[in-house]
This record gives sequence, structure tokens and C-alpha cells, in this order.
Amino acid sequence: MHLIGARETVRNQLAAMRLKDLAEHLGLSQTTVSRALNGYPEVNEATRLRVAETAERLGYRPNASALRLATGRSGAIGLVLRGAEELGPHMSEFLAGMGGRMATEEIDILVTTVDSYQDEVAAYRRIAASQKVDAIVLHSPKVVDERVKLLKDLRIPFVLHGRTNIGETVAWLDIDNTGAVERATGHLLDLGHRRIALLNGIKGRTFAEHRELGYLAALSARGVPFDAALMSNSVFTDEAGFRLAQSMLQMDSPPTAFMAGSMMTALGVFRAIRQAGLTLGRDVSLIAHDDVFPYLNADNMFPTMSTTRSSIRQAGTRVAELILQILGGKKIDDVHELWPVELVLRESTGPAPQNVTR
Amino acid sequence: MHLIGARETVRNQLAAMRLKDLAEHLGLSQTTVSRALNGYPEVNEATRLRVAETAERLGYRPNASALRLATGRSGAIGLVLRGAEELGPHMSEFLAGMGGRMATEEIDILVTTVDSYQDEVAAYRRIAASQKVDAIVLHSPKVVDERVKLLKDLRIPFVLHGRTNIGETVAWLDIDNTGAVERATGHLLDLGHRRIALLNGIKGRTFAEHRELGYLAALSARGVPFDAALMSNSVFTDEAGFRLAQSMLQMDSPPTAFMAGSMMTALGVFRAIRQAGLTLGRDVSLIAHDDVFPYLNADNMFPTMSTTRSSIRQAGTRVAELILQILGGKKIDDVHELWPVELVLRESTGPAPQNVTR
DNA sequence: GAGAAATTTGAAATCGCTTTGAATAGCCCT
DNA sequence: AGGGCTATTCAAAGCGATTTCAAATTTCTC
Repeated sequence: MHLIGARETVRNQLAAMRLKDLAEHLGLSQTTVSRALNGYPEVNEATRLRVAETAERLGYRPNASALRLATGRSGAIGLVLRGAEELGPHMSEFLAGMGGRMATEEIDILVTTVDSYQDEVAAYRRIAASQKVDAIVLHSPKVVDERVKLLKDLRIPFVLHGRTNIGETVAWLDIDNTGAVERATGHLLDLGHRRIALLNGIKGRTFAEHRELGYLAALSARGVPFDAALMSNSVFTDEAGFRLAQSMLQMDSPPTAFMAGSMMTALGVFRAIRQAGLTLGRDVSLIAHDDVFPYLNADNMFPTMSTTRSSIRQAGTRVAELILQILGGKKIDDVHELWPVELVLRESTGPAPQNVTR
Repeated sequence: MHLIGARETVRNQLAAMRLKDLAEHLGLSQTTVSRALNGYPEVNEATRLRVAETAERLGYRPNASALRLATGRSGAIGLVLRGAEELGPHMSEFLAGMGGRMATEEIDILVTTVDSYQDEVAAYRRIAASQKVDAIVLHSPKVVDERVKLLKDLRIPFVLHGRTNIGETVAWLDIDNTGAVERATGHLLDLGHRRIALLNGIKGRTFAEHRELGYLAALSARGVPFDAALMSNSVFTDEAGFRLAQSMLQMDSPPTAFMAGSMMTALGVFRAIRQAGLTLGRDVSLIAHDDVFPYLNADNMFPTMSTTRSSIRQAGTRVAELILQILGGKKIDDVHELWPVELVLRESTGPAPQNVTR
């Protein structure tokens, strides 16, 4: 019993080491240890070395909550997802990109899932009021997205992945959906296609509207009238792609080419074409938008798939970078990036078939 | 100037409201307000009502960091992902399930991405030392997984999604991979198939080993010898499925049936079968494991796909629940769940073709 | 070698919450 | 009226870090 010094409280061996413990261990004040660890200049180099070495050896890490309380920064950035719809392959790729960049800064990503738009608004309010995150990634914007206003009112820094027309300055990163689809559609038109189907994303989402703009622009540039029956809006699933393509192929005057909004959609279209007894790349052409999923490679398809390509993972990485810049003080007026989209032609596109009689 | 009371410090309007502000506003002490908000019994019901109403009206939310520091609980659970490989469709479904359950408890999910196993270990140490999370979800275990030991040493509660043979008691939830594959393989054997390919997951992962066990058990039960050339291990991608199925179909004695480890794999197999000029469900049979992705429905395929089915999203929800139970004091010895897997027969399976001469 | 300047360290305040222990007020009894 | 309870409320002490301000020590400068 008396072997244990009474002056010093004996902490549970299992409890994590605190700054105080480390300081006592070193015979220094908490102040000095803290400074040494955080690279302040006013600490003796020999001391700093000793502190760093001991901290490392003892596995000391500042308590995250205490650090956050003291500094006011939470060391995390928030991502609110509408569980069912949004946490799909696109988001996980984006997340992977973001995570990669944030990991090097020891910043975590706080994922909150919600069920409805109302819940989403509530979640933002909650996150803001409780100061859980330093910034937010806003995504999947609608053409007019009130969430932007909300976040601005809440005074929480954020970067928008996509664009919106809300008349407020926001930091954003987006890909040139209009240009991509315009070019792809133009290419199909040049190949002689006149009936081109557009399997677009959910109505109201900015990217979907942008794609529609590009589609219409290409048609109108070549004086080809558009047919609303060839334009559809839905989620990007294999199933929707199949269903839509199937019904369009049964039209009196079916499309000879498809523009699929995602690789998932393309898989369904693919299937519908085959089921109709047609051959992709000969009877029917297909260009899909490729967000570059590592597990679904356009080059490895049969036939290989022509795509408009833009890595959503890279976008995630860059958005993370932009957030760091903003947290570092950069003005959001200067944070706008529009990424070009490649058009990669492969085997799924070919000249329009001559005898349209089927 | 003198209109502003000098006694009370004027806080920036923009700064979030603190408990102190709320208390002053109410003319009560922080203690009472805190208690009222947290449902302690020793506070007058009228007071509680008034506090609750005012807090709500003013949008007060306790500062997360302060709350965490004071209570010692972080209100978050951790998920470490090896970015590139792991953050795919499976994980995002699992995450969606977890998130749904955690959201109702106002618990967040802290996602950390890492690049290597070493980084992963470092990440766990960091997370533990900085007390960022109350618990961890450990996933994708290997047959012998040292991460279990690490987390136990770190004394951080966790639930394992899957199983491992490390000789330590851990809380886990897993699906009956062995049983599922055994039954599916048995069914194919009953249909007369003798050359059945197994496109399994990555070697060393417990679930892959379990599936192999089931496969071998079914074969041996019917006295059918196994052929190592029909067993493969790889990631669950469309591409790998295609490549493996394609090469197997070119064997002298090709398989007449495939067991695909995931829907992604199945898509590739599907393609290889078609490319070989064969018809799925007639010339070749296919059973895929279906984790139930909302965007890839076995029922909507053509032909519809026979599957072993188990919702990974539900698993996520349940794992979240188990974590909550453990944090609530439940002994980990009592937390083990083995979920049965359905075998759903659809059109992609049929009797083995009679004339094997091709 | 004395005083000024620079370097290095430390005590204590602070961040915003919870919680312990004490104080006050109200009520019932005898 | 005073003692004993119970019901409420509050002041102050943590939680574990950072940071301000002051003190102690060393190094210059002349």
C-alpha cells in the first residue's frame, strides 16, 4: 500500500493519457508540453524533442473533445445523405475521394443520414447549432435549392458539388454536363442518328437540367426537332434504364441511339437492346455517362462502351481540397470550378442503321 | 451607446447560443436549465416547460464538443475504410442501414479512410487515443484478424460484421455464408450440374472461406469431386466476373453453372455467357449472391436471376442496434447473430444441358 | 559586470457543458 | 413557533485541451 506515492493520484491504467499526465511524466508544465507538441516557436529545441519522443512512446493523443472545445474547431466536415436514394455508388465514390484528401489532414467526415427533406433541414440546423463540423459538403442540388440559403443563414462554410441558381455566391465545383451532352449528342447526330433518346436524371436536379440543355442545343444546332417521348427523367438504376429503353424500343419510330445518364442506367439499356434482339453498336448506339467506378469499367464491356467521362472520385478529392482552402480563409467568390468532360468513343457507337424499317 | 446594458457582455449576434445565454435569458442558473433539458427529476415541471419552450424557440443546442468533454461520451461511432477497395456498393448499403438506426439516436458516423493496413492500424490507435468515438464497427474480417486483438487492447467497444477465429470473445453479426452456398450448390447439383464454378471473394476473408466450405460440403455430400480450376478468388466487380467466366467457358470441359459472389460479379458472368453465344438459364445456370442493392434488382433482370439473398442494409441497421446495446451495458458474450440466407430461384437456373458436346 | 533584450517556462483563465454538494423555500407536524 | 422533510435552485468544481500574461532564466551589449 505505502509503496504507492500518496501525493500523486493514481489514475486507472486503462484510462487514456492526458496532457497533464504527460506533463507530470516529463516534469514540465502543460503549457510547455502543449506548445512543444503544436510546434510553437518559443520552446527549446531540446525540450521539444524530448516531449515529442515521450509523447510518441507513450502514445499520447490529445482528447478530441477537449481540443475541439478549446480551439473552437471540430476537425470534421459534414455530409448529410438521404439514406435510401443518395448513399449509392456515386456517393460512395465521391466519399472515397473526399476521405482520401481529408485523411492526410486528420479531418474526419461526419455522415448523417436522413429520410426526408424536412429531416435534412433539421439535420443541418442541428449540426450547425451543435457545432459538430467546421464545414459541410452540399450535394445533389436542385436548380433552385433553398438549402443554400439555409446554410448561409446558419453561417456554416460549405462547398456545393454541382450548381444552383439561387442568386447567392457559393463555392462550387461542377462538371460541364451541358457541354458533355451537347458534344455526345452532336456526335450521334453526325453519325446520322435522328432519333436519340435521353435517359436523364431526376427532374429538377441541376445536372439533369444542364444535360437536357446540352441535348436540346445539339439538336437545335443541326435543325433536328426534339421529341419529348424520347426524353425521360428517373433515377440512375439498372432497372429504370431497362424499363425506359424497353418501352422506347417498342415505339413506332424507335430511337437508334441512347444517351444513358450513368453506367447503371447503361447496363439496363444494354439489356433491353439485347432482349429486343438488336445488336449494340450496329443496330443501336449508346453513349453513357461514366463517373468512373472501379468495379464497372467501360473498356471491359462487350462491346466496349462509348462514354462521357468524369471521375466523381477526383471531384470528391478536389471538393475536400476546396473546403480546406475555404477554412484556410480563401474567399468563396474565388472558389468555382467547372470541369470539362471527356468524350471517349468506343464500340457501342456506330453510324445510324440505313433501313429504318424494322 | 448607453442604451446597451453594461453589466451584461454583448455577445456577437452570430455566435451560437450557449447554455449560459439561455440561462440568463430565462433568469435561471445553468444548472437548472441543463437539468430541465436533460430530464432530471428534481426540476419543477412548470420551469421545465418554460425552459424547453424557450430553448426550442431560440434554437438552442448544446455545443457538441463541450457536451462530449463533460460527459465523456463522444456521440459518434467509427468506421474505418480502406478507401479504394472498401468504399463500394456493399459498404454504402451497409452504411445506409447503420445511418438510419443511428440517426434516431442522434449519433453520428465518423468515416475515416485509409490506404493500407498499416494506416488502418494507425487510424484505430489514433481514434482510440483521441477518444473520438464511443464504439467501432469492424468489418471485412480475415479468418485470423489481428485487428480484433488491437481493438481489444485499445479497450474500445466494437461489433464485428462477419466472423474471425482469433480466439477472443467478440460481438458479431454474420450471415450464414456456408449454409447459403451449400444449399445453392446442392440445388445446382440436383439439377444435374456437375461442373459448377465458384467465383468467390478475396482469399483469406472469412466470408470467402465460409462460402468455399459450403461449396465443398455440397459437392462431397453428393460424391462429386471438386476441381480447383473451377474455384477462383477475386474482388466483386463486373470486370473480374467477366474475365473469370470467359476463361472458364473456354476450358475443355467448361462449367455448366456458376455461383457468383455478388451481383456485380454476376453481371460480368452474364456478359461472358452471352459473348460465348450461350443462353443463360438454358445452356448455363447462374446463382448470384444478392446483397439487395436497390439499384440492381435480381427480379428485373433478363432472365431474372436466381440468388442467395441477404440484405446488407438490414445488417447495417442491426449492427447499429447491437452497438447501442453494448454501449448500454450488454455483455458482448451475448451478442452473436448468425442470419440465415434465402435461396430465391428464378430463371437463371435450369437443368444441366444433356449433350455436353459443344 | 550591470542592465536590456531575448529565450524559455509556468500559473491560471478559458472554451461550454454536466454534476456535486450546499443553500433556500415551502410544507407538515407537534 | 420551531424542527424536520421535501422540493427546487444555485455556485462552483470538474472534463482536457489551448492560450494569455507574467515570471524566470539566459544571452547580449556596452
